[in-house]
Amino acid sequence: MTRGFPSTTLSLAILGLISQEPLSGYDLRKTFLTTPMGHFSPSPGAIYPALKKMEHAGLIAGKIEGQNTLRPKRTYTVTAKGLKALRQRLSAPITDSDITWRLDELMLRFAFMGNVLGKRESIAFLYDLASRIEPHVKYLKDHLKIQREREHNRLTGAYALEQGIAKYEATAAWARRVIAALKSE
Amino acid sequence: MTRGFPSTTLSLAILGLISQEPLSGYDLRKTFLTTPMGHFSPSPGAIYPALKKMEHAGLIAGKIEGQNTLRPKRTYTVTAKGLKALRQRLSAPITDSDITWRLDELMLRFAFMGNVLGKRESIAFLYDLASRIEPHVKYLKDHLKIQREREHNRLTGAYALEQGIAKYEATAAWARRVIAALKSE
DNA sequence: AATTTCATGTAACCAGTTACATGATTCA
DNA sequence: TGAATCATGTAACTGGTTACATGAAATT
Repeated sequence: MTRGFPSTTLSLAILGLISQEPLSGYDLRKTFLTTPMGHFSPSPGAIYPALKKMEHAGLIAGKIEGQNTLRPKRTYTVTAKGLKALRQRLSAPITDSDITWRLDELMLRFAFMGNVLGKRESIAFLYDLASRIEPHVKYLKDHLKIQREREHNRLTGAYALEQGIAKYEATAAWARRVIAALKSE
Repeated sequence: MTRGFPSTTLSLAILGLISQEPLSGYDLRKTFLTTPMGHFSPSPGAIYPALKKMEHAGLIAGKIEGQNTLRPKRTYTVTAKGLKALRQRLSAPITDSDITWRLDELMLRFAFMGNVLGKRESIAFLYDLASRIEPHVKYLKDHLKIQREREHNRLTGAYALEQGIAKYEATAAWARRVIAALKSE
């Protein structure tokens, strides 16, 4: 068995970044440290083992620069197999569970989607996203009503839920906006 | 040493919920399964060990119902020490790192704040939150500009960043709204 | 009688964190 | 020459996941 590849959010981020341009572990650390892309730790204890696993799985290939030095620099490039895995992962259907628990990962997927799958699929993704957020917002609003009614944990509890709703509504509105922008590009 | 208590988001959620009313492990599982409060797994492998650790640390105390049955039900109540730990955790100052990496945990803190710290502190928390989000949004917008300029990873990458900005802006707007609502309550 | 719900727990595993270690190169 | 940056790695730990196990009580 190909044993897939460890499909953590970190591995998706790494694969996506390397698919854009060859990068070393240190480059990835710098990216996670200096840019606001998702919630990835620049700790070497996370990145280097992840890179090794993905290389072992044949998704990325490392080129060594300065072979005979003590600490050679490894720059990784995505392989055909890795690109296929990335495409698969980016084109996986959005589930309700993604909406509820992994909105950040959906956004990460979208971030790489333009380059890897193209504009058409990106727009379709946003349509799907927006239309799935709407019923989720409805579900959250129903819960808000219930929570307000039984009203122990009053005051701030219900307001906190409102923030969650506002977050989803902002995301749906953003999706609609981006659909329009992409279409008129 | 009091060895604090494992300050994971899960332990905060458990402590906060138990501070509102006595709950068993199963009650917590049901809450995580059926209500949209944060991202907590209802897996027994997470909850029961966490409860034991917190009981061991003296933050919660379990009362056994049906002692002589094979599987007695344990209902946990918060102790004075636990309440103190909760208060401490809720009243910890907001850091920039919280804004960037742990917005969800800040919301969880706010959810329990009304009951535990009161309205005055909750309002102060929201002021602090909103005023810290604003410079963060500025930072994100600067990065957006940079990203648009060097424009490899074009198309969707920059738009994904926009979603992050929209999320923070929605949260700041929510905070301002709730401040007004709490004040006029 | 069979299924679902109540209810608690453990064992194997795994990803990620923290902290440490190494050493080259560049800059002040 | 000393500090910062480049650059890769490991070891110990830990929190959480998945899957399994047990059995009572209530429901169908």
